[in-house]
Amino acid sequence: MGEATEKRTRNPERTRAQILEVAFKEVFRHGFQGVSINEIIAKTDLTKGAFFHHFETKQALGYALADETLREMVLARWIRPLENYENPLVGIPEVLKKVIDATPDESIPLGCPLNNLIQEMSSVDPVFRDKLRAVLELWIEGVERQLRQAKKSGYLKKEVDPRRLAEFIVMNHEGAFGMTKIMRDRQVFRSLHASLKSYLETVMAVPA
Amino acid sequence: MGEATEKRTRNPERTRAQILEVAFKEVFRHGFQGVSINEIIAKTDLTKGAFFHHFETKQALGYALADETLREMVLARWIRPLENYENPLVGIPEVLKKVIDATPDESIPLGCPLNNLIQEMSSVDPVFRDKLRAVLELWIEGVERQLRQAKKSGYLKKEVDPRRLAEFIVMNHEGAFGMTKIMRDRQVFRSLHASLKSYLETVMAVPA
DNA sequence: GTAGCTACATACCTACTGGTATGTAGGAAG
DNA sequence: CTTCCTACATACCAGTAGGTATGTAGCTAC
Repeated sequence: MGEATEKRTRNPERTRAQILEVAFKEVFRHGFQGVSINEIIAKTDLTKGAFFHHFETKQALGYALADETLREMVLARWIRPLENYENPLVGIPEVLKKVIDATPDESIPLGCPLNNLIQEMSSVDPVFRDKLRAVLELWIEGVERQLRQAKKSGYLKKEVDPRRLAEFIVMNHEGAFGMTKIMRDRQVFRSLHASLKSYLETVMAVPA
Repeated sequence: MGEATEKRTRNPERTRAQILEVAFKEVFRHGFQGVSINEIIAKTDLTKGAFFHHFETKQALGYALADETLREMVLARWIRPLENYENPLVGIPEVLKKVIDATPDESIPLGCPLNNLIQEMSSVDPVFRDKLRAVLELWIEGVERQLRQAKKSGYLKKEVDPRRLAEFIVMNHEGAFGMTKIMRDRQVFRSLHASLKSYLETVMAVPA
């Protein structure tokens, strides 16, 4: 992708970020075990030397993807948008819908990057699993915090356990992506979204 | 695993079945892309010649696992047990609970074989994806049939769409396994099970 | 200017992968 | 008893994987 053999200026952080970005896309498409370092660097203007300068092993790349890329994605796509809603029980399905609508057609069959890696790697590499779990935990706790707040504000029924509901909601997100991935049909997504929404309505506090 | 070099008696179907059985376990542990044919045959008393006699390629093995092993598992674990219940809305969470309780501790972090393969392979190999989708469709349709019956029998609210609910239920099953897989905690399973159960109660018809 | 560390590029290596070529024993058919 | 196809076993191979050894240009400190 470099225009010519220009005088190569240095920028290690940018280089590392570029590797991570390309690697993320490739892993998203082929899975972690299915992608090769050669493929990744081929989609870069870098070489193997650069790769192994920034990442000790292939595993280390995967760990960085979890610790940095996926963590940031969860915050940007799910946690922070939720904070704009007064009532998270309204916000949750709405954010989900927005993410669905913002997902381009060609990404639908790719599923959710986090879920993909969880299903593929968590039984293969325990370190990888712990890092992915930390990301998932971040997500769950973010939702849980909102639900606690909702309870205080009187939007959520008092008998509902926020942690349990948060787990259920996140699981529904992952499950919806996983299901849509194989069915290759946006309609399935909408169907599952509608089901989740109707469920959330049953746990909303009835106004006195 | 052969006792000695006994006079090797022939049994092609048995040989094929043995390969599929071992392969299933290995794929369950390491993923499809993560498992090697060498590993599979090493856990057998067979050789590479036997493997490639029964399966043209590694892909063909994967396809057979979907078409035969996974298909049969869905029927045996989810569809057929459901038929023993008068009311599927009662049967579904009960069957799920039984499967959970019957799952040994060491299998918990391995997740659901079908879901694992779906997330790993459906964006990698379109043929594999179609075969896995067929299995999932079998599951969904099995649940849907029961729900239609339940509607006729007056167990299910009339305004509920059986197909949509079936998709939601199956997605919840896969999601629950996927979530428990990474959290490594049976309690998460029970939590998700309880949430599903409470949801199903909201769609049950109120007795007149 | 230059010493020296960092950020890469190039070439190379070993292990292992899926797959093949070929040989041979089992067993039903004639 | 032989024929012949099937069901394997054995040996081998080319490609590619992750990883390394080594060289060198950019940049900072002095």
